[in-house]
Amino acid sequence: MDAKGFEKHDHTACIHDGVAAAAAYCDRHGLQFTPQRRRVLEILLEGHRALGAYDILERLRQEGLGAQPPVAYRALDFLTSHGFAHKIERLNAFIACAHMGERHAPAFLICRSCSSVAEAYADPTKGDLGRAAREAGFTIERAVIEVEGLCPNCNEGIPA
Amino acid sequence: MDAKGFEKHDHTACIHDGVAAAAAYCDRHGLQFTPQRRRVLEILLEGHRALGAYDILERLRQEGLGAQPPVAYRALDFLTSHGFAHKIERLNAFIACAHMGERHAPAFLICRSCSSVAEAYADPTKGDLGRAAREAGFTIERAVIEVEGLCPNCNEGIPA
DNA sequence: TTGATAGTTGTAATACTATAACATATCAAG
DNA sequence: CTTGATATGTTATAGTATTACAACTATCAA
Repeated sequence: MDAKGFEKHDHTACIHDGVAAAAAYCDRHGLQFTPQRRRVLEILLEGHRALGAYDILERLRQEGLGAQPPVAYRALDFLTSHGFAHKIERLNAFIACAHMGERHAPAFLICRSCSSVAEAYADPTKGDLGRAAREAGFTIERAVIEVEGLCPNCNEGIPA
Repeated sequence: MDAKGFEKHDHTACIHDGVAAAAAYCDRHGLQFTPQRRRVLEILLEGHRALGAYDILERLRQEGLGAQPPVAYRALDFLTSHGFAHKIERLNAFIACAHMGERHAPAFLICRSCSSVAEAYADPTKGDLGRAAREAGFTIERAVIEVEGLCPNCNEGIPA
């Protein structure tokens, strides 16, 4: 399993590919990938970290793309509901999807030191959690899985 | 694994035992289990569901135990920091701990239909997530694991 | 081309969640 | 009984999110 976000990588490609994948998906599904929505996705893709809705709104404001909270929240709703971005509940903040297009049940690794966030994959229906849910007769529809700790870059010298 | 919260049970005992366990713990550790704190825990223990800080504040207000937000937040901080209650990030709400006193990494099963919440256990260092974290070199310190879906009571007739 | 419809954007107002800061009171230990 | 730590009361404010409604744009069928 690859937890994208901490390793060095070609981040320009990261942005470009992310936008392209979203654009292609919208095209295929008759969704409107409007300038506002595209721009919000680009802003989120700039870093592997979560941004608050008001951080994004501030950027949009500077660029003349919107001034009121609903502008940011609507774009974020669109992006999250189609899987182009995710909300990090722990942070009340949003992050671009790192596995655009793939079906996935995301899990997030949040560094408490540098605030970077990596997206991993964890099937909630497996393991202890899945077993507990089955035993309880609970049907899982959605999972929020967010762990906090230290990323490899902030971890140096501290043995596991 | 027992996911407390959905099954029928002696709920009076639930409240009594919860308060007693917290009181005993505070006693052993020199913590002040003040009337406010006790009352907030009792309110949370009334149901296996999450309450917002302002719901709790409203109750305190009615009972003359406090009127301003910090009153509720302070009590909740106390309860959560000692493991007597947990915050459900997905709901921005709080719930009494269902496994008082036991060391645990809680996971929550949230019913989207009736809003009841069961507390289960899931070790985040195991399974896919633990493997992803290890491979990434990430040190897990804390986990937010909250699944949403349908509880057994809201699930009837719908096969798994 | 027109008109109907669904979807998108602009904006004001408001609701909900949470914390900072500081004064006062109470508790626990020497 | 004094001291230092902890807890409470209160005002103000910061941060997060939604409602409501008006105006605009895209799409598509007639």
